[in-house]
Amino acid sequence: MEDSGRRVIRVALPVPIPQLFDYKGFDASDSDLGRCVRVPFGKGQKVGVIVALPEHSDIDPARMKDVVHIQRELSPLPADWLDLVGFVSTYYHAPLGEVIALALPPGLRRADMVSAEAEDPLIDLSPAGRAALDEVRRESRALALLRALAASGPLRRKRVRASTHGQALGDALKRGWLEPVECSDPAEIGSGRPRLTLEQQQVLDEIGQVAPGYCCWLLQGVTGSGKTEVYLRLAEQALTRREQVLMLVPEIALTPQLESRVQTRFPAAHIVSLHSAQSEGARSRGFVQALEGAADIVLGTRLSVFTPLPRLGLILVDEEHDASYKQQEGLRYSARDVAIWRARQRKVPVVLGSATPSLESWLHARSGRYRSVRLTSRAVSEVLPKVRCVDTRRIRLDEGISPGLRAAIEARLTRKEQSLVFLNRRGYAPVLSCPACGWISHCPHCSANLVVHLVDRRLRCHHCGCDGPIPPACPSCGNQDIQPFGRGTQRVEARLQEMFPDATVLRVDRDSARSRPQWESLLARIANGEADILVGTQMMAKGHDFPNLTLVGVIGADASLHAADFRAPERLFQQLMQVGGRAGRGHLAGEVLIQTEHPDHPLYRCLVEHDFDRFAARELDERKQAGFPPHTFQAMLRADAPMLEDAERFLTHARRLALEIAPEGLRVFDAVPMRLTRLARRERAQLLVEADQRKALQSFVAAWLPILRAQRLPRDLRWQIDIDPLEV
DNA sequence: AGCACGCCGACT
DNA sequence: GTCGGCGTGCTC
Repeated sequence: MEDSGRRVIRVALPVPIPQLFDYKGFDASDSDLGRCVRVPFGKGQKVGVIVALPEHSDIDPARMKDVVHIQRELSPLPADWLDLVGFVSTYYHAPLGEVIALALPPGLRRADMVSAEAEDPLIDLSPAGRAALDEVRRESRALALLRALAASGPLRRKRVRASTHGQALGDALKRGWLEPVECSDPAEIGSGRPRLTLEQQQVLDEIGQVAPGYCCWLLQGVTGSGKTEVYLRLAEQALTRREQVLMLVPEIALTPQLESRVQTRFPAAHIVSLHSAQSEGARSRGFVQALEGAADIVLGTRLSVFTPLPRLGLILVDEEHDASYKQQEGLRYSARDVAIWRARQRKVPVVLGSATPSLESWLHARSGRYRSVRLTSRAVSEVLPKVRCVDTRRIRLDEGISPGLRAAIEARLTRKEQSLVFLNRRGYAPVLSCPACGWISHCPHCSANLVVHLVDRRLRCHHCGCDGPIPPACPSCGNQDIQPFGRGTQRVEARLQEMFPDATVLRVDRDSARSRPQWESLLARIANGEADILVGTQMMAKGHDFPNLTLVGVIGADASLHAADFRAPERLFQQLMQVGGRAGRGHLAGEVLIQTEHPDHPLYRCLVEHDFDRFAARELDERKQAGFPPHTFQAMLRADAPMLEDAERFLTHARRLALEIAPEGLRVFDAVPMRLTRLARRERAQLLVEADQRKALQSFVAAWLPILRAQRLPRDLRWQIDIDPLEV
């Protein structure tokens, strides 16, 4: 060091440039590594992270600016966090700054003071509060709160606020009846801890027998087999060791109910829940609480895999096969894969749970790279639903509904049980068409059809969201007799209502459950038994239990059977198994009817036999024959521009550049238009690169991308790389 | 990503 | 004569 205390500070800034920036800092020391720092950048200022304090900088000292402020109120981001973002940057070939921009909460970058104190204290009765309970006094809401709290024991403030007595919290505090108490044991158990089934106990024993350190477990358990209870017991063990637990869930919709279940089990534990629908402040607070070690459990969607966790002891990935773990825009990381990397880095166990694991995970479990544990029987209702195919080849369907399905619904109605008709297509009909001239409703911005929504009489594109009124006559020839073709949930709903005029038919799709309150109210109506017949999409498949639902009818599944994407069968199986799992919980036996023209198709046969393993083995075998993942490794270069030829020209050029440096064994395919070529006025094409070894692919892409970044591009052209793409 | 600089068309 | 279009290049 030349002059004392004056150091070069190397900063990663939230800008999408693959460079780090050097600044001069007074009184900076090695202990500032990982600290957030405010620096002048361009015209303004930015907050970044100190990633190194090198002895020298190659930057001209005259050009090097001074740091504005090093944030020392917060703990520095630990070295393993820096390694984590570094890994993501390398593996997904994104500039470190872009990873930081994603991983660091925006609120933390704006206000460079976020205090960790805004945490959620444990609240209990104060001596005055206890005295008040014994006194004879007028009944009040605050008193009711005291009684509830006395019965439950200390609770987190947030939880008190959310309880039925939440309104009285302010009152009780003002009277001095409550006080924060020192954190008791976070592993302390609250209510609702059920006895374990034999299988659950065996799974826990097996996991417990393995030496501490990294181990990736695949917990394969059918819907209702009690995977969550296994997670909770493992979390309990980690909390007992005073370790932090990271629990990933696929979607926001599932977070609140799981959060309350976890908090009920561990009333003293500090739980941070993180998801993208959260305010900046809340996200920053959660992040800081985790960083400072105050949070015991971090529960959240894919973004929470970047939470710093100094005491991390366990990672749980629920529904690990779910595609929403993979970000589908910008930095296309897979939170599941990052979680596994993180577990290995931190030498902690990670448990991947699913009824229908991704074929990647299933293969690893089989090859011994992961360890496999299973829950084969249902904890709640003992029996698995009976799955049958309804052969529709020689049957007249009534708006897609076979007589068999109709009769099954009828039987449920007389027994006062609920039925679900599952159809993965919302709207009334997928297209409006003119029989006279052949006109069809086509989206002006996408290569997709406009879907008929009869409920609000609109034509709507499900890809770009544009919509317009349904024309009274054919826009092309004036024919007044234009017709909706095909079938969506609205149409099935309408027909079912005609078939069963006395039944209450409820449609559950993205249109009827647009907002959170709408969705909640639908769930409540279903739970109250108001609905007799449900018509639903994908939305219905996830999460919620409907104890009175005993029949699931699946219509229109065959479409995905012959889809071009090699992952389509995997997704279909997962979807059907998941939606089938909705049938017959509680004490009632369930039945699943799949309408199909291919009742002998191996996929359906495996489904009928509840045999995921056979399906997976078959599917993997086919993929091996065809040279598809997970037996090979892929990277996809995608480009989009207003004109398809611009996108294609760039990719063709990129391909030529690739061939110049491609090592032996690397396969560079031709540039092709994407399946949905046109989306929101942009035309898209893609170029697939494939290798048998992940390493070979990685080093090739690492060499290729800098060359691509150096190309001068047509003005409106955008491109991105997707490592381990899900859609091919 | 922002935000400058920079060189060519229709306006007070 | 200027206002403004967005192409190009830089940010320690």
